[in-house]
Amino acid sequence: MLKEERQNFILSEITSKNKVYSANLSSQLNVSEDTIRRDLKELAEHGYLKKVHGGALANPVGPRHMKQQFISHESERLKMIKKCLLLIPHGSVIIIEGAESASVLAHQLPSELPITVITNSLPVCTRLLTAYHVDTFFIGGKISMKYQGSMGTEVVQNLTDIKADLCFMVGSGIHADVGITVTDREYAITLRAMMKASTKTIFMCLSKDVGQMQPFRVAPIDKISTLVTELEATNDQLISFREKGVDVL
Amino acid sequence: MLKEERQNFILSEITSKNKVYSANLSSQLNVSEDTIRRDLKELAEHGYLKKVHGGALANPVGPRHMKQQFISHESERLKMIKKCLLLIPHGSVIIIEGAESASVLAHQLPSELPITVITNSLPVCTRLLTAYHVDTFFIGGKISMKYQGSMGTEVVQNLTDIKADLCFMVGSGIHADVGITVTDREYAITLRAMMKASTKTIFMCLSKDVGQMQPFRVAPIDKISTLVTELEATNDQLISFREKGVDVL
DNA sequence: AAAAAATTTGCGTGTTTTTGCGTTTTTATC
DNA sequence: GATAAAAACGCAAAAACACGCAAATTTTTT
Repeated sequence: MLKEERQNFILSEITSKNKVYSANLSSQLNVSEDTIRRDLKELAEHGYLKKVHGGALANPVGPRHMKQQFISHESERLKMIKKCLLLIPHGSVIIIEGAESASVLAHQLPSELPITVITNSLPVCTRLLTAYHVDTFFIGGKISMKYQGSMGTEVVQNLTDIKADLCFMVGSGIHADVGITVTDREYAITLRAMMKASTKTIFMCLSKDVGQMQPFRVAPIDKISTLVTELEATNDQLISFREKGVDVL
Repeated sequence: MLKEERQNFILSEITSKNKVYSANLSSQLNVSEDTIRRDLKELAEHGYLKKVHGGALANPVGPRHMKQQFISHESERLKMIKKCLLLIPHGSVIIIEGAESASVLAHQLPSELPITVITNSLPVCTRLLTAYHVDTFFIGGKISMKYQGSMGTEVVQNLTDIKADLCFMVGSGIHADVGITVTDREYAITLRAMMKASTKTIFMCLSKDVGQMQPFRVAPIDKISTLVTELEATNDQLISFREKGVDVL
């Protein structure tokens, strides 16, 4: 039996019974408990279930509220996000923006780190519902289906009363000369307001999007404090950003 | 039985009965009282309940995050909600509040009915993400784990700029003399602001909660336009409300 | 098709978590 | 203050877990 088959079986058990025991799975699937534990660990890291002593439980904020969507480039994103986590000081106030990577980031926040998270992203907010060490604020406004979060003038308005330490942004377009660009005017305006509302901006971007340009500009490159990708900081692709004075991680 | 499961059971007991006895739990769950005590201690440390001599009490404030995954009384809720759907005019602006019933309501909204929904509930908002005929606004503010939505002063503030046609509220306490009551002060304030922001208020309530009283009052009974339960409107349990001039459906 | 590389798996070892029990201390009630 | 119930404490056994390593398996390359 293939690893993926096995994990699918576990997931189906979880959805139907809401819980699984490592010992049961081990005998049902004819593999050692170690293997089961490793499976559960893996599935838990991706947010498909909650691992507990002795087995696993259905994720309280899982499919019921948020349809579990496939996250592309998951391993690259994870690599990128691990670097971001180190940038968050104890007790800080951070803005988290975006859907896919952002919700992974929210999920990976270390559980001993008390912080305040401000977000306009529904996936992020939902993920943080069970994080009792995090104070979560949602920035109200018109909900955009595309971005799965609030967007537009109300958001910009509400942001004027906020001053955060860090702003984590996920983008599909960053270029050393042009700066940060996105596909949507309203989105650009919202992001700009977020940058303004925080002391530092950390821009996350998968290497496939580095060097890309989109029609609407959010900000020039010098407004970014740090650029984080899944690549090594020394990678050739990132030299031009480093030269512009951006911290590259 | 997993430790986590056990604690979830305790939490559900606490939410429904407002108190638990260690001795009872011990026999119900077939574990020693020591284990129960340790569970209660742990849950109390996270603020889910208040430990007292002999057992534990519900914590009026504090997280008490919704670990329960199942929507209880699903068929009754559906019955109640079907009646509510008929009250929504084409093109209207409605406020939807609450977690369990509210998200079911959001899900059941007929797909040919273009409306604007204003909500502070994450489950509602997430459900509406895929509803193309609905304009969704989320009222920003501090996110409460317990209610799975925003709550508090920011919400009240943001509501002052809003005027909706209908407000759908789901409550656990309605009494013909006392009015609408809830278990939490902040929740009460938020609900009051919502009522104020809309022309009519429709109160949804399962029959098990009719006649119940909670510590914090939201509004007297005459502020309610319509009361909807899963019962027939002619049911004896509802006479007193009808006499007070409330539309009962 | 064979070889090499990478991944996955099972097992031994030591560690941590969980649980129940006896003992002592604290608490509520009369 | 006496008394009984409940709680706290320490301890020990069992179960679950983490880690490293080598064997087995799968995937990729030649």
